[in-house]
Amino acid sequence: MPELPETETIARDLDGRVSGATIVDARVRKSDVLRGVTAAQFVKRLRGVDIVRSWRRAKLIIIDLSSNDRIVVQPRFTGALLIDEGGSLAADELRYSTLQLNLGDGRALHYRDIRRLGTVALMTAERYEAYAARLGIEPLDPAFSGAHLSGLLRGSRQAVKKVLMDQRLVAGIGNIYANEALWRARIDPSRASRTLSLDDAGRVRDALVSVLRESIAARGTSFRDYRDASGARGTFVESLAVYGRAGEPCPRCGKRLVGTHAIDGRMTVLCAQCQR
DNA sequence: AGGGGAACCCGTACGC
DNA sequence: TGCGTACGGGTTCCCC
Repeated sequence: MPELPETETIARDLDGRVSGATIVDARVRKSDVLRGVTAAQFVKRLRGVDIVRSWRRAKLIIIDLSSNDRIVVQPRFTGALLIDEGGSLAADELRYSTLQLNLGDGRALHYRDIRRLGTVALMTAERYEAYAARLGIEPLDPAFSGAHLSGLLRGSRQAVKKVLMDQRLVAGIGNIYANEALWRARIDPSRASRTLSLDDAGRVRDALVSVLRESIAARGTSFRDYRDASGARGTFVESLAVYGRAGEPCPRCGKRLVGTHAIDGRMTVLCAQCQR
């Protein structure tokens, strides 16, 4: 479940390891992950093109190419970008490879996706800009202040957790970090967004920024299938306070954490005693 | 318009 | 043990 910290980790890894490499050939094994291009077009537009840089926006990994195209990867649940240095990856990591880019130096970049709900699009720079214009503010942008978040929250009657996960408003927050940040900020996830005070919004903003930064430092949360570009796990799962811990004691007050699907159909975990 | 629900996909968990 | 089925999960699209 790559959210912001996990996609940031993948993008940084790729940027350090494949920038400057040439794609000599591409192979499509499962074309249903592709968006906006056919398998034949994908191969044709990538062959002979250089990788310029890799970076993150929202939960997307963007690979800039010398051709003015961008590969836009949305890993969803089980997607991963893996670099194979020629036998450096275990066979079961490559078992679910859907796309393979062969690089001029003999390495290969794979898009692995077990359940194939993730997507890979090939967009011109112009089409990417139009797509990205619909995404909300980056939570690690200096402009994402408590006052800014407060303005966003005041515009909705929905549960605050749902608003935090709305990619049109704030980009990159998914179920794990929404749960964690609201616990840190002591806010009940079911509270109507517009009822949060400026002080509440400031605490949520600070909690989001701190939990995202800490998770990036730990190379993300590997709850089930997330892997970095080398096939390794992130370690932030050990630092999660509430996600995946329903029934365990609240790390702050000791009361049993509650798990519910009532808010947005997603698993929400909270402490009913210290989140209000 | 904004919100609700289905579709996408398949490994895993669970029931018989 | 083996088979069948329900489930999950972010985003997009359709419909009301």
